[in-house]
Amino acid sequence: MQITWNQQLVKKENKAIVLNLIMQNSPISRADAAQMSGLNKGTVSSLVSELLEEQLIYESGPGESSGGRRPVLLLFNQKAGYSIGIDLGVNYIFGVLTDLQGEIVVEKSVVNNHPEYSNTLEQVNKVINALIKAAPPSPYGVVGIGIGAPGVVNKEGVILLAPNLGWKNVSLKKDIESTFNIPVIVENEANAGAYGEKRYGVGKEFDNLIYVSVGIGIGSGIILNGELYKGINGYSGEVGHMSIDVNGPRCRCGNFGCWELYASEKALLNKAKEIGLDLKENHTLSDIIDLARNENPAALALLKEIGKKLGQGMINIIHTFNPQQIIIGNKLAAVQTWIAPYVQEVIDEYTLPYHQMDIQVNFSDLSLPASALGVAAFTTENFLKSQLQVQ
Amino acid sequence: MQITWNQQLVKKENKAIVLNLIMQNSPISRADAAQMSGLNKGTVSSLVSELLEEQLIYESGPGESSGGRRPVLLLFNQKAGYSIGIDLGVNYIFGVLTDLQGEIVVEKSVVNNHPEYSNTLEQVNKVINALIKAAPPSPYGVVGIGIGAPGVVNKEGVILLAPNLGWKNVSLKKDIESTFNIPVIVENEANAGAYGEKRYGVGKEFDNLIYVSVGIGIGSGIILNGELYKGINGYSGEVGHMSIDVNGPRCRCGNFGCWELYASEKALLNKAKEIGLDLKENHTLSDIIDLARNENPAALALLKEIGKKLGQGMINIIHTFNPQQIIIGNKLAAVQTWIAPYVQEVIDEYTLPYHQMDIQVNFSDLSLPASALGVAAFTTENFLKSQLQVQ
DNA sequence: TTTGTTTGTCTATTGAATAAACAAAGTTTA
DNA sequence: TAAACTTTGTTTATTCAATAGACAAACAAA
Repeated sequence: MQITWNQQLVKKENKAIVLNLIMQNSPISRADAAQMSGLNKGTVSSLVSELLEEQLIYESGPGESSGGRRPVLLLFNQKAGYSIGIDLGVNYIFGVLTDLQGEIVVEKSVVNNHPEYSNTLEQVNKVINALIKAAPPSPYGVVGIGIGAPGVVNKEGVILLAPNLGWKNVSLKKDIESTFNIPVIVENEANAGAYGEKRYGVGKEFDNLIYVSVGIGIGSGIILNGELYKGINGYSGEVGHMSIDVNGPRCRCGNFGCWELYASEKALLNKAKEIGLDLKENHTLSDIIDLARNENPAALALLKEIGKKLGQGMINIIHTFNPQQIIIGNKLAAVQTWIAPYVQEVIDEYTLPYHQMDIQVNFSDLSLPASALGVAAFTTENFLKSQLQVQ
Repeated sequence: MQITWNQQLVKKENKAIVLNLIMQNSPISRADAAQMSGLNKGTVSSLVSELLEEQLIYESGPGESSGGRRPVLLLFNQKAGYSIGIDLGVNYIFGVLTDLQGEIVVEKSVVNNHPEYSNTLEQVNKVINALIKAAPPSPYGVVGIGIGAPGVVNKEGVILLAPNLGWKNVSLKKDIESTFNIPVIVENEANAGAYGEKRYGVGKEFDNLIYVSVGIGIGSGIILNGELYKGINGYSGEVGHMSIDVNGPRCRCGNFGCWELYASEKALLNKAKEIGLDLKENHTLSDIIDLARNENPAALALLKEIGKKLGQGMINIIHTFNPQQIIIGNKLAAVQTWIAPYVQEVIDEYTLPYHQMDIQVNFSDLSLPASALGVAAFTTENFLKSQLQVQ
């Protein structure tokens, strides 16, 4: 049943609108906030009073006069609290402590070569502890912990299956909440990455974007009309197992010709081995990058092929979603230089004409930990939403 | 800028909630409506008074007492007005006149073997005229006209490209609005069909469903969280040009191995010709159905193959969206008997385990004109929304 | 017949918004 | 330099859509 409206809910929603205005437009005056929101200036004045009392915003020295009295400027108090975001990789754990506006205050990374659950949980707890200790004093403290995990995560935050970690049915959320007594969100890493790019990365300007996470496998996060779309059970975005070659090789999932057999980090490494690239045992993506930097012809040809295959699958996504933007993130963003031209070439040549209009293809900024920032942002938003609840 | 809340908007939204409750739960008492909505019974009483005044609902004979006073029952006045829905086919025009609850009052179909724009416009106008004349007298009259068209339709209702009609850049919406002075909505036929199934068809119980329209080509309508998702320009759902065989034959769109080369009506007819089915010149889907009914082995084998190919593409959709339901509609719903087992077989065998949970595959009910009903529903909803605006 | 229950109407109250008056603090003009 | 005007922010009276609860009507149960 759709929730009905009453005065309490009206006030809460309008207060959230004013707070969001101040967050996005710092510094801003009450008069401007009233003008931009459409709310009466008396209403804005009283809502702002409450936000000041709650220390979510603060006033700063006067602004410039535009002919009359100088305005008092309001700014979002991003240091009112902190969020933790954890990117749970196959062999690493990366964590950030961010303020309420997503600015990274501290980051910590540890290698984790033994991804068994109990060992990983211990490492994660250590990282979280270190970040909590590093948080400056603030009115609200650490308001939430977000975890981006590779694999199938349901809407209750249970990791049902993480093949690359060897996990099944783990309640990481419950385990961390009981340890720290702080709200925890567990989310699929591609979903988290999509949200991180939407909030802080190359996806900032767009409300309809698909983030393609190209790591060992391929996953995707789907932002539609500004919101993360997760499907009925939270399992949307498994585009790595979208078949682009139904007569092709069998995938580990049982289907044939899945996209991630052609265009993932694993595909790249397998192909490198197959064509006998001059590489050592247990070579990595970095080794191929080194070869490419040195203009090794076979390495360049291999990356060209990967770029084309990546582009082919992206065309399917563009035809299905008609998005504003597609972002390529995770490991293969590192080879942007060598694959981007071929990705674009394939898209230019084979995408339906109307679907090519207004579509932007971007690679993730390598310095932006999108997944960690994405889950931290989820926890910050949940905190602010509950904070505005009328007491 | 997000719209702010005030008393006027609060009342409008709550009134819409009450009206929707009455629509979905006819007949219902004020007391039940208050209980179900959470609104105060005095509030419901006053909102109901207005709806009665506006003739959108009516009272009926008393209901059963549950121990005290008998309730007065309220029903939605579906005959308060009428909507027209037009399904614009490649060689036919099919129209329905529905009441405000989508019940078909009159339907009219004409053959149209000359799909040039001016001729088609004339035929469409004739159908609309006939339906308007057939509409019973009512308080609001014909409140809107919806047109479902095959091809690329933008958000302003301009048909940018309809390859199977040979049209480019036609403002059918403006032309009909100027003729009839009634609000007109033009929508892609797959989008319309998805909404028709969601409202009145096999999709009624689901909020996340994908309607795959398998006609000459393949298109899809995407319902996410109860709403039609159209993409940034209105072009989402072009799954017919999702490549499932990148090394396959070239499609008319320029790409390779598109789904609709394997699993559409056109693919079926082409393949029938190719394998030398015992058919006359200009054979149709009906001819193949006749052969299948007579258990012609080649026809049955062909349909089996088509079923498998249909299933293969559907797996990609299931992995991408994690929907509750996929509906197969339009022309190939007619061969459900002969393809459904193979569709299901492929999906059972090759879909990721978690994505198979909670997914339901259905064929459209052939007697339900989903596309026409879908666009009629759009116009009805727009009318009711504007009607509830505070005057 | 009296008492209790349910439904629906009516009235007083609440409070979050708006409209507008007022105050404060600036700039501009005569 | 003082008066007039402008802009920003605060305060107050008003509006009205909701709620709470009293009351009325019409039933069922004891």
